[in-house]
Amino acid sequence: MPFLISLNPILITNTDQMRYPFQEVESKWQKFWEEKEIYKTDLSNLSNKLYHLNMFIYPSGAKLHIGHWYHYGPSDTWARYKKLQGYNVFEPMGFDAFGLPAENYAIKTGVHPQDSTLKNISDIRVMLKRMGTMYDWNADLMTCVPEYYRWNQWLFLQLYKKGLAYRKNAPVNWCPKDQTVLAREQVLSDGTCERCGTVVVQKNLTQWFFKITDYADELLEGLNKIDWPEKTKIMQTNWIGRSYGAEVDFKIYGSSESIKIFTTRPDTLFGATYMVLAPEHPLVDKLTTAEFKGKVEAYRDSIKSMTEIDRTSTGKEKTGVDTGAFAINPVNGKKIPIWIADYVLMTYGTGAIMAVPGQDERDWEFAEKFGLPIIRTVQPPENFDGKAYTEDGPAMNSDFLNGLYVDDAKKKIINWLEEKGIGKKTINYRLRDWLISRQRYWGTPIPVVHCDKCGEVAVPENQLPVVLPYNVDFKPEGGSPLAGNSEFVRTKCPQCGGEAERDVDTMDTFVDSSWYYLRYLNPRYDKGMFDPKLANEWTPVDTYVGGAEHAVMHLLYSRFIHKFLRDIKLVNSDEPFTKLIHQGTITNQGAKMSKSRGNVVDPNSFIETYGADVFRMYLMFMGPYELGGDWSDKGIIGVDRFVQRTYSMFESYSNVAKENPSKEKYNLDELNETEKVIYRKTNQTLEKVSVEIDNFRFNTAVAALMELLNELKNLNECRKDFQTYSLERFAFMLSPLAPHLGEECWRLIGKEKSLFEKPLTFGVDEKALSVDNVTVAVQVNGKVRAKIEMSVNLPQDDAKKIVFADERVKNHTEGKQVVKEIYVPNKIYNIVVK
RNA sequence: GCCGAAGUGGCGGAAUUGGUAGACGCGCUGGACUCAAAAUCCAGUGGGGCUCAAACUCCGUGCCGGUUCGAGUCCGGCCUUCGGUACCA
Repeated sequence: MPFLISLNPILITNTDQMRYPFQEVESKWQKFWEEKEIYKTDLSNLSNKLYHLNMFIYPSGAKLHIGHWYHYGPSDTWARYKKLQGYNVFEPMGFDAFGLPAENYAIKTGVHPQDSTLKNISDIRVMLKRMGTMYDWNADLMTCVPEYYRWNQWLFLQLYKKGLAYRKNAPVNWCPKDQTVLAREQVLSDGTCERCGTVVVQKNLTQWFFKITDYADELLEGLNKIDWPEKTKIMQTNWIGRSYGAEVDFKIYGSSESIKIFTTRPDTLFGATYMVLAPEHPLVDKLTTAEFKGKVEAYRDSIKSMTEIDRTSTGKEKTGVDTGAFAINPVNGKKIPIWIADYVLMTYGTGAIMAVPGQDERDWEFAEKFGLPIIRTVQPPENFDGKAYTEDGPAMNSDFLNGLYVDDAKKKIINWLEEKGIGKKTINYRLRDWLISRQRYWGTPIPVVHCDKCGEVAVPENQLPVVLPYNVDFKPEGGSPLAGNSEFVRTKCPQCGGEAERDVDTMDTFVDSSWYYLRYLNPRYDKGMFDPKLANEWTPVDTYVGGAEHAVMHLLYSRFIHKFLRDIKLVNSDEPFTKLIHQGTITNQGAKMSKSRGNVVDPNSFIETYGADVFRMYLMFMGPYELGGDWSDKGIIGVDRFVQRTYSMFESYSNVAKENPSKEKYNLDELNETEKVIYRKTNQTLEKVSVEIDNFRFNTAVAALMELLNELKNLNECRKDFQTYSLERFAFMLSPLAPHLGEECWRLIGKEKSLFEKPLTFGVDEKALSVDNVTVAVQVNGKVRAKIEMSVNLPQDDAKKIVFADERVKNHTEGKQVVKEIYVPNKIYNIVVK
């Protein structure tokens, strides 16, 4: 007796109205798939291999939310579809288990991050299975165990050896009360700490960096070789921000010091009427004159709590102060004042600029406000009425550059600078080195020891892992929790054996996620980071699915690490992810779902009411996968109806396939009218569904199946073996979208083997796609005036006769002069009249 | 602010390359079934004009302008919303 959701006893007597018993069916097939191990990928079989990867889960809560379902459900549909097509699909799943939220949770509740994380992971694993995904759980991994993170440490050491891991000062958001570093999201919009309300300031700390800038050029050029969304490549290009220009030294008046600046417009050097240093620039203290010291200090104080975004906002009024010092413009020997201003950042270029108000909007605004001189050095066009002129034009007021256009002027001045030894051509990047230190507990300890005698000493490889201790205090204030664990901190120097202290910083979790796709291939491999043989065979990843919010950081870091691993001969490819797909974001009432907003929608109520297949298919049906959208359950009933109708249709044809095997193909001539229509529609749908799923357009794939179902209501007018033909194809197309239901329908018509146990694919009968007649739209002056049925590929002469014989066309053309006729066969016939 | 997207009926959306705007679904309206309701099934459904109805016709893809025989699609300028902005992941 099938399970019934409704408790209404009337339904039991009315078997025709039996609802699809999803709970029974779903658990049945999940059990079946697991027992038969149909998801286990044989990694030794390389023919038709396909590595399909999803960005792994961040287990911040014990539940899957709608966003997870939206990401993983459709992506799994794609993988299942590929499996049916005969690919040997590897689709793993794991847990990005380190990170800040678990630590915040510990501060709030006292639950240790390890305990809450492991609990969340085991809950999530169960729910991922209930979703009907085909992950290979043999490849399951989590980043918070020594077995995984020791290889982060090993990676760190390799980078360190090559000089690509180093320490320097960098500004961070600092809460003076909590004595701790804050993420940008922990700083409220008014610039205060989310925990204690204190105004957050910028503070310099010594931090570990990975030298990603060494790979900047290759990271740019590699973008041409990968099949990624254009917008993502553009964002990475802009993020790296390569610009060509020059470095120029400006002598400081009355001093032996000089200021090095970077400019992309060396051609405008004659228009440099003042200089600006970043307020943090080391020279500021040296060159500020006594009478300006007070103002400079006050200014530095006033911008202490400003973020880079605030500082560089062109919408904000410019601020700055004079240092009282002067520099010498090297091209004309003029004395120009040196200012400091927040719109110049220490982290970009050299932290100093020459200001050319004539050709730069920010400089113009600044000069205007503070009464600094403005000299145009590029001739604006006659009708130009703006302020700074930033476009191309002939140089003016520029001595030996006069008359030259920007490109030529740049070349000439760079030669001049290089000859005189006061400047040179340079390439500058917006990209900064990757700051990997975190003053946090829940992450990978940095494998470095600080020794009074030997200084900074890397932990030898054979002493890895440096295990993250369990016992620490989670106080909201007081810096890194690891610093409070003396057992951890106190150690011996690996070099001299003397007393030493461990580095108490942990690594950015983006380190974990920059190579996990390699570890999946054998998560328990203990001879290295990952099995290099499998890595060479199975990577790059064929398709990678994840949110666009990772467009620059994660996706740039993993490209960098992959290239580094190639350089130390561990992988043989240049790029980690060949094809990239972004699923959209599901919002609720216009906002990202989050606990703090209280707008999280729990998928479980829908799973309980409609089942996993309906929910998953509804998410696909909602709209384009890459777009996401605002959550609404309004249409889910439509998908549920589709599922109910599908199920009852298959029920009413039970065992039809067993008793009446179908033919491979049918000849259109031997079919009756209904069969002909259904045959065409079935094959059109096969074609459509295949193209749509292939391109991650699940919404239109579901719609196509709905259309086919509508057509199949006349299936009873068809002969039995033809019914089999249509139904087995229907179940086949359904099964990647609604895997449990697909399998069940397949079984209902009497198929012995499970679809996913023994994958098979149905090809399209191309002959069924051809049509005899098409509707051609007839336009007069671009407006549709008639729609006429014509035979396919009709020559223009014949089409013309039909078109001009039409009453409606006559009405709009008679008495007028036909100027032009445009005929696009099978589509449109446009007549232009005067 | 900067970088990157998106905006189409009452609603989610479709229109693969510049060629019939609104597929599919929700909702709504009417009908069938029912004592009644729910469920299900059938039909209609962008807005306006004219009309018993049909036919016909005008307007319509965020706003303004442009290119083209033809623009949801291409170009320029805005508006709104979303993602990222380097310690959330």
